[in-house]
Amino acid sequence: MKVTIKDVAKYAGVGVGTVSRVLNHGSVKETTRHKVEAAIKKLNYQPNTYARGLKANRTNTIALIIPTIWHPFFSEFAYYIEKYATAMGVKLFLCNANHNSEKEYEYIQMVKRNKVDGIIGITYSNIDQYLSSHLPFVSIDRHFSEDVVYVTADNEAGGRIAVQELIKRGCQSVCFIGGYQQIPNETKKRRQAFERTCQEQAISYSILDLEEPILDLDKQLTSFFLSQPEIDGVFAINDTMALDVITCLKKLNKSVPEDVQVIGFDGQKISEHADYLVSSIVQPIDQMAKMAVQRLTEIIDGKQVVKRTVLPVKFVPGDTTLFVQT
Amino acid sequence: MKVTIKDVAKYAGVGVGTVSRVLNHGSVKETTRHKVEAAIKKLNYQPNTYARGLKANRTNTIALIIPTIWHPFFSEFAYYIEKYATAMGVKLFLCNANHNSEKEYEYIQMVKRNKVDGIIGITYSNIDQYLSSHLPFVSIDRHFSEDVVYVTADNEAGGRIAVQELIKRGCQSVCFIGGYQQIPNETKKRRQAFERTCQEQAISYSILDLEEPILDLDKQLTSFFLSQPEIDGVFAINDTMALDVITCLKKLNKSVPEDVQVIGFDGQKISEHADYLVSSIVQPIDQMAKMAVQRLTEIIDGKQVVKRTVLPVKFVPGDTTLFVQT
DNA sequence: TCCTATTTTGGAAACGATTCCATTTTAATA
DNA sequence: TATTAAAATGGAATCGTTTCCAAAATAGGA
Repeated sequence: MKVTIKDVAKYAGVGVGTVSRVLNHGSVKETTRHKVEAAIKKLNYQPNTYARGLKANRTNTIALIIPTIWHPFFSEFAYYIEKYATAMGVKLFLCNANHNSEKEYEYIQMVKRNKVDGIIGITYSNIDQYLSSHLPFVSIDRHFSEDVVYVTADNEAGGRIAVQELIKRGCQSVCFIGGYQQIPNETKKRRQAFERTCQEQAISYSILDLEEPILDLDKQLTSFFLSQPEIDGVFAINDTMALDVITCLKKLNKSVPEDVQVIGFDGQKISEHADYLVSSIVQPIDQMAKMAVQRLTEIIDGKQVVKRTVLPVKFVPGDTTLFVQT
Repeated sequence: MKVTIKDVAKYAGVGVGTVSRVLNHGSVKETTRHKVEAAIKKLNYQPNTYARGLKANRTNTIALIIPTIWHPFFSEFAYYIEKYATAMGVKLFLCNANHNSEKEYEYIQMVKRNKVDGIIGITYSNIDQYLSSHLPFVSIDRHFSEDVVYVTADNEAGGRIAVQELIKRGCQSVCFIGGYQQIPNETKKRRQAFERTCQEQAISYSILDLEEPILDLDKQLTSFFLSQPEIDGVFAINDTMALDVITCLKKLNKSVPEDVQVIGFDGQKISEHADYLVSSIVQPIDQMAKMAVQRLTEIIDGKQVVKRTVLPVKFVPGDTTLFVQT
């Protein structure tokens, strides 16, 4: 029933070594190669991945650890990771960490059991402590420890641009609404750059920093906006938050963008051909994914790797900011 | 550097068989078990998956083939598949088929190379022909050939309910807008049930069947609605289409739901805690995923399997239909 | 044609686990 | 204590590859 390399060898009248050589980097005589290939086709031979993996100690598989695939940003990211991984002949394990560090840990164990060659992770727990050692790992938006290779969008510039765009559109009083993650990561820079730019531009601003886990988001937003009715521009930590803000503002009978303009972050679309959900600082997700796969491959191949990769963002106006002549 | 079972055996002063027995179904004396476990911990031993797979001929890995993860329906589905798979100790390969049958085929080859134990697929090409034979495969929304095990929502009921809900809300002239896939699948029943129910209820109706691939969707929708201004109720093949319809209607200065009410299908949310996007016939995605994993496991374990699993849908009102007293 | 250099080939060893069988240890019974 | 049954254990064989080395085939040169 099951066809092995021995069957092929016997059928072709050669040794197993020869078949193996045909399969891989072969220096085999043309005529024998033909015989072997005929046998492979005839018997419909499929090399056993496990036997291969056992020798080669390489699986051509990577794992993607994300909080949850069920989110436009992560699903887009996963889409591109899969795309570029496949293009390089690498398969992808999907792991929804779900803020469950046990699950993350289990996946790391998997690496050690050599089921995967490396990991790409967007993680908000302290996973990289385990990894900072010597396992192939690329982090997204996060560089907790020194040796971690990471890829990130230019959050710094994003925060600055957001403020500038709001001012350009006539906002007098802006705010930043963030939270969601408590662990230090690159996204914190959005807030920092926002604050610094506001000071530089001398515009009145405030900041709402929500503690994670966020309970009663709607309530907190409502009381914030009620207490600060002068706010006419919002920079939200991400598009999901922006949507929540918009929902809240509508309930308060403020219209977007006429009364309050909102800029998010990420550039979420719910699928490839859809529109952007809100005006947003768009991350180059495609490029980030590409670079992440590339960097990981470099690590796996033992090459010298650039630790920090920062990719540019841009503002894309949508329905939640006013139109301005450029 | 690399710790094998031999190292553990030597360190613990026992034979390799004993270590293996501790690791698996062990009948081992308590004292030796302790010694071995201590050694395992001390040496930080991780069993090599490939060596295991080679003997066991089982990988505890399944593949999920979907058109694209970058879509709320599929990403939610993938989320639950991963959840239930992980709960059963099964890992998940992600494959965006992207209407690329070569990629699908590559995954089938993978099964044969025993890299995965089975496949769950939402596919619009004819992949299940390859699979229907003897490979573990569960199809979603599709049963092209007889032997295919499949899981689906009750699309039939969905189409019926949609019409009833529109009528209940006062619609006088309804339409179905579909297309997107040309290959026979369970979603066709939405259209059939719509049509039949309209006839039964004696309501004026029309149908817009868009040919795939859909070019100029917006244009086609616009001319359809212009030519049929009396339409006040729309049943869209899925929520994505519903969103496109709504966008189009707004451009035509028709307000939703006052002028035209819209019901979609799927029950899409863009993430776990978000609102539904539109009024919709909600599929029990969670349950569908659960059943899919369960059925696949049954097949892999060689059990007798129910071929057809149909799960109930329900209508969830959103902002795109009028409020009615229930 | 013969001898050497090169290419091609066969097959044993190795990868790291599991499993089975023979052997030893332990427990139970008389 | 002696005898036997049961439980625990060690280790060889096995899974299907790849790799390496020695042997065989071929080519080249005189």
